[in-house]
Amino acid sequence: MCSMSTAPPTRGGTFGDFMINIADVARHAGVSTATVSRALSGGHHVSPATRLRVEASAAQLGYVVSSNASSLASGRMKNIGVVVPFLNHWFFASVVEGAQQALQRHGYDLTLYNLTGGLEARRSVFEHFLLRQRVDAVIAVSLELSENEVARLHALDKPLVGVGGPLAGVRTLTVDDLAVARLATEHLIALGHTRIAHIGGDKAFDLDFNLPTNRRFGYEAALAAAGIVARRDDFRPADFTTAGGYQAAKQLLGRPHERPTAIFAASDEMAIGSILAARDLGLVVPGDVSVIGVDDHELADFFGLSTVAQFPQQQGEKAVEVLMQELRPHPESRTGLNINMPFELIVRGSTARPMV
Amino acid sequence: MCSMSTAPPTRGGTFGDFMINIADVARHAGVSTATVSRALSGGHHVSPATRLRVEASAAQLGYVVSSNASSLASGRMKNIGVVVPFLNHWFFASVVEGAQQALQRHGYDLTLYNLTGGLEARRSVFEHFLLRQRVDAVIAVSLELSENEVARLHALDKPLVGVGGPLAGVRTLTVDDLAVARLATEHLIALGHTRIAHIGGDKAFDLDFNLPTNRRFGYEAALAAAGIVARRDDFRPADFTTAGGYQAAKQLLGRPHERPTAIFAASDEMAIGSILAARDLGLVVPGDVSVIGVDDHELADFFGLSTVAQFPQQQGEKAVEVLMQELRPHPESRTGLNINMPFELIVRGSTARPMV
DNA sequence: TGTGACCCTGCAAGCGATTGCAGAATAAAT
DNA sequence: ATTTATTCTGCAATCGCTTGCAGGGTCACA
Repeated sequence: MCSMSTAPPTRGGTFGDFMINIADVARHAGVSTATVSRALSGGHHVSPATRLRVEASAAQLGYVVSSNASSLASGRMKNIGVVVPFLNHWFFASVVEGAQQALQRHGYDLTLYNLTGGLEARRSVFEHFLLRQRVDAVIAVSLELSENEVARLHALDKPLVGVGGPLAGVRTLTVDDLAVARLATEHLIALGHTRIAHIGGDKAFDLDFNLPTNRRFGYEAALAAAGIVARRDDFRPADFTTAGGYQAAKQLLGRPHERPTAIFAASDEMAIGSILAARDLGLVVPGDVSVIGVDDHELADFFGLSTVAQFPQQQGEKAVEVLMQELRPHPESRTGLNINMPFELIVRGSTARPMV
Repeated sequence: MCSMSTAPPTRGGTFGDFMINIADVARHAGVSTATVSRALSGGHHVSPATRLRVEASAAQLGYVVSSNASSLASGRMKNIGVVVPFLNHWFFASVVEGAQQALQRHGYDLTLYNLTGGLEARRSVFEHFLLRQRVDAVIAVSLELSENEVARLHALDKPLVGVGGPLAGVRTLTVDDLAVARLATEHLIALGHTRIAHIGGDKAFDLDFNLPTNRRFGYEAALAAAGIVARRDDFRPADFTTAGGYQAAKQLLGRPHERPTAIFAASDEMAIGSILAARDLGLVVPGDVSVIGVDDHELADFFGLSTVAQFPQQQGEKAVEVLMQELRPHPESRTGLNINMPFELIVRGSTARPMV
């Protein structure tokens, strides 16, 4: 039933090592291992009858191809690496989840690399883990890669796609942050607001790429286009957390007569913080102040928060599709370097016309 | 510099396949591949001088062991599989993050399996992905496994540890949910509360294992021990979301004179929902009603929520430690089947003595 | 100087697949 | 019926590394 090799010194695995291998299946089906291999992978160049027989044998024996042996021989790993800065955050977790599901559909595994562990960990990922020939391609999520790191990845000569970018010389999926911010701001303007504050980040706060800056620019562009002069003190930098948004909003709304009638927060978490701050100040949302965010965070619905949704899960899926495209022997219609991802205004109850 | 094999038909990898292999290093260092292998893995049975030379060569050539070849030959994958029901949730993401970091320290990769994709996806994970000989061990996070699934995992003859359990016949890390609930409830009792409501789940709501039920029992046990009779209508089932907690609390607190003075919510998200519900009803926390949760969610601090913390990240790390223990050639001090994980009462501002 | 005991190192046989090449079998064409 | 084109299938080399075994050195002790 199992391997009946000429009993060489047994190695590998633990003692009760009864793993079915391709030779067992071949024997069982009465064909060569070559045929088994072909039958089980695509079935080309194998007669239907044989293929069926092999498949039956494999199923009966509960045989599953050893990915190591297969990879070693073929050079295909059926595995892709996903690198994220943190996992413990709604956005990243969603991207990974989306990628994971898409990969699973394609029969690929997902190996996760998490950079939370600090610089040392980061280095080891790029100088060691990713070079182990374990992945066919890499998805880098919201990562600012140093030149050195990009070089290393390119040296792998493996497809690489970024989510959130752009990343110099790397195919990247991005939402147009500038447009997102403009859309949110324009929504407020369309409602009649003219005194619109912004909670976000600027250069100094640029976490990944220029996301905060871009959103700020979008906000400013929308105001400018509407002929509204942005006041300097209607912008507050914050750290993209609920608490940060809360504090910033407290400041913005704390000045009774100087108060903006609307706040555009660069993330839903900050927007939620703003809503809570408004309440604590005795203000009504959207009566006294409208609030809009970005993300469509899971709590957005609960808080009735208007927002510009981006779809992280879908971004993960799309990244996988792009990679699958490139992994195919003859990449057909390669997409351009930068792929724009959709976003969408979702109006809930937190925005309304300003009171006159 | 690179492989100078007798130019057989080139296969595997893409064209520019300039991967340094062990033979290159051996040549460069003037030793055999066997010695390179030994020098690079532990360095036992190799003279210090040789080892240094080999290490230098490897570094100079930028050589990294091919994990496939290594795994195939040794039977060790240096990779472990982590199976989670969702990723898109604070708790799971934290466990995975903890595990990932610990694994990285041990030089292991983490392959993620996510069961979000429904039954079909779940089946394929257990009947295909995990059997590919790609992992040395499996960590199952908060999974209720069917007998069939446990059987399959055991058939792998690979270490398996669960996080959140218990899981029949599987070494599992668990927090004692009953004790957690009792601790939270006792805190309220110690403050002088006698009318303590509970938002959680019961049998019908049992998501994973009996977590909701156990927490409910803990609550009841604490009340009973204090000689307090639990009122039937002081318990509200909810779905462990903020919105669910909000609604449940609205009901509990909506009855002016029948109102409990404290709420123990089985999760921080529900506790936060409760706090928001209380505010919406014009009640002050903790003045009118104390609220305590479980988890120490990232927002707990922001809301000043008292809670019983569990440490998911630490749970992930611990799971890895346990596995590493078992993967060692001679498992030394095996831990028992069930390993209790720590939890801790964190008192913030949401709990106080009841008003008299 | 002889002689185990030990320590290093190399040889070569795997690990379990994939795949180019060529021969066998079958079908199509003349 | 013979040749040619087409499928199928098997042989055997290979992927890159690990490791049991044995040979060669070195060293200490007698």
